[in-house]
Amino acid sequence: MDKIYNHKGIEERIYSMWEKGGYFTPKIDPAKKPFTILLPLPNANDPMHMGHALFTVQDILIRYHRMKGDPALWLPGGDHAGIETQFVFEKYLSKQGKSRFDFDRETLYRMISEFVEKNKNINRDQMKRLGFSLDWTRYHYSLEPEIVETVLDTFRQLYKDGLIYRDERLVNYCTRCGTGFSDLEVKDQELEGLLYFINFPLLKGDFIQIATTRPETILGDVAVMVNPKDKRYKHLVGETVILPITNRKIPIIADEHVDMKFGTGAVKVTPNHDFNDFEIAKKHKLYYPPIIGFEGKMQNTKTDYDGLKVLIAREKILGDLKVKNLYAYAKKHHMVVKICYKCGKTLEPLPLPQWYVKTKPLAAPAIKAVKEGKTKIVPLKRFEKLYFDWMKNILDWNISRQIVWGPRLPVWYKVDGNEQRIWVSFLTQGSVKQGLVDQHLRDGYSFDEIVKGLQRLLIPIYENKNKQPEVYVGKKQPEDGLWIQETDTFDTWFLSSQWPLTTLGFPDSEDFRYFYPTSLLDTMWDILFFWVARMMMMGLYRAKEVPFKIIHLHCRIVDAKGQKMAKSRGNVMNPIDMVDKYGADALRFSLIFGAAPGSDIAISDDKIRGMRNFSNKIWNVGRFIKINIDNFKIQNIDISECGFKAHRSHLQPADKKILSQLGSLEKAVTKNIEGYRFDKAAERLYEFIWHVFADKYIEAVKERLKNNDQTALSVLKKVFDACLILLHPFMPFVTEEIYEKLNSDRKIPLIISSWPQV
RNA sequence: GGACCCGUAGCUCAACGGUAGAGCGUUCGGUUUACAUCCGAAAGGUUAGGGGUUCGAAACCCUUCGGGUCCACCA
Repeated sequence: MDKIYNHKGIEERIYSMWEKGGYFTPKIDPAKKPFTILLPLPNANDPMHMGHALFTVQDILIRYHRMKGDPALWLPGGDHAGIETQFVFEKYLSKQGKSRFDFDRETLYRMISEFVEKNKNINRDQMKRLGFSLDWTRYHYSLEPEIVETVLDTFRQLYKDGLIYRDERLVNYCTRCGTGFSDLEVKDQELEGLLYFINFPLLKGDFIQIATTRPETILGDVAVMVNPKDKRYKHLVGETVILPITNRKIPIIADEHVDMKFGTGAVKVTPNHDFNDFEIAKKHKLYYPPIIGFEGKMQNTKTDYDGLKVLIAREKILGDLKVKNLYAYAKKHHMVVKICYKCGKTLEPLPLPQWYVKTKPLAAPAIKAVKEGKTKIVPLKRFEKLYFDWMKNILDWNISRQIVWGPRLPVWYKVDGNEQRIWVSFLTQGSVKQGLVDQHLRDGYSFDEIVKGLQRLLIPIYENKNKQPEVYVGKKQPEDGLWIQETDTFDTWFLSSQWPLTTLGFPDSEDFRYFYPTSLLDTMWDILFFWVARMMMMGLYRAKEVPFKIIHLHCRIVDAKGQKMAKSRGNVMNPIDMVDKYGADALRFSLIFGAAPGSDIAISDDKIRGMRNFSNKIWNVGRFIKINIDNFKIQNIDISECGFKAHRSHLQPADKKILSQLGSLEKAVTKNIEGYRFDKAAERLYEFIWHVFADKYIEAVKERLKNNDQTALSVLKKVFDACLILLHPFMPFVTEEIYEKLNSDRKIPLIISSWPQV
């Protein structure tokens, strides 16, 4: 044995020994209760980050249960990660001077698919480097046909149950990414902006001054609004305003919604580009077409503003207002804009027909399940409160995304008779054609050509149901006449919300019957709403049973200064670099050690190095025992099994003491793992092995070993073996390696050795 | 605007009603062959401030200050 533990080479050899031995694959045994964890599926084409390394918690639980003899399944998978992946791919495309508009849907989809295939294994290999005992034979990818089929089936089921509907509402839309988002996916950005004060002329003469942060939307206004209690404006309600620039005449209306203290107390109303205004305009039945399009350019204004980008239009309009002497002044204004969580561009509220899931009926059972304790949230009660608050105030879920990377909604619209109601853009002979189907057909394109090159379709929602093209939701396109499939794809979370079902082979498979509901889900709290809450809803909806019994929320990893790791801060630490440098065991242990539940987990090079020193300490304790076994002058004693028993009567006080301390350690470690206090378990092990066993007991026993005291050697060996077992879930590599060296006669590797009975 | 969390050793955090601890860092002393990736020792805390409850408070309550998070709104 080397003087120093060198993890390189050893880790690889040990991992492949485990994998080849099939120890990660549990045997289904109806007589035993399984222990199951689903790996929160990482983005299949994303390399691992420190957050993923925290899945160590799951490995600890899995290894612990495996050693206890439970059929322990830790199920890995990869996510196609819709918008995330398409965004990465588009960046890659743009490096080659291309964009998504250069391809029809099918081609683009195929290209992204190949791109993901190429990168899929990176993440998998990295998980192995951490020593994760995942059952790779059960690996699933979120776009496997069987999985997608189940997901589509859920959609059809929801539709049948009246829990899916299509509606045209304002959606936060990213004009760069070309898609709308659900409310959850929107990020806020604070900035110092300007509040502009503008005079709107009144038809009867004089003017009313309004305040706005978005002067360009004047082009789409339908009213000026004041508070009915506002004495300053009471006499103006009902009057007519001549909208600057376009000279359109709009009314002054009164609504409680207006805050009299803000700005001038008079607000312009732009129905299609502001969430409140949208509601107000609906209430007052005021209509004007959207003046900003999906490319972020002005439209429908019938002025030379059409075609200008929003910010350019804003500058131009301010100039024009100044010329007309209607611009009063601007003042600094602290404001918050909504930005795309992916690319950071300011989102544009735009009216868009989208598919929604009615969430209230799904949330009710999910609330009940947690209330009744069918699913428990640990470690902190406060997350339970967060869960209830969100579930109770849940909004309907927009599941439409205008991207290609994901399964399309299994929805078809009838084309016959609706040629003038369906707008499509499609690619043909290298150029994009946009317009109504009717127009394309008259331009001489065949319907097949349109479908083949289809990029996107848009069908408004008509108040008059007779005008609405017939919708078909089913397994495949109806055979009578011409139909066109919805171009929207599913929100990624719609797929991942069903992961516990799909990955286990719902609706019917041996795995599903045996492993569902899973034992525990471990994840960070930031996706509690995105993912965990939705898995609860979908699991209960489809399987009538909760998807997991425990939700274990771990915390954020921060750097040594307590700062969040971010590329922009330059403090991102790559877990694989740390594994290379200090070993997987060291990294794993440093993520657990000192990581109290509910507080951030601070990690630094220094800390990992400290834990590497611990793995080396263990190595050297093993080395010391091995040297003594090899040099032992009394031959023919069986150290591995009987040595200890044979000499029980010869135990000295020091031996008895260490054995009793070991007993307490076994109890404490077991109790702390069961109570999800991995930090405490790790600290006890560290303290015992290093400062009790090594520093005290070994030092005390050295003289006896020189005198060939069998009892001393037996106790030494016994205590250390027990330590290796207890430590194995935390530091699997070094413990397995030493165990093998000390027990070369044994057939059973440490990974499946028995956990002590306590 | 609503809710929540955290202020304890230089740093990161424990202790959750009963003598304030650990890791890392710092200082001093050690090459007695398992380990210098080591061993031994030391320094370092009116537990953010104030008030209250209690025989006893870092812990429970009130309050001030400081740091952070989530949700809603933001014309």
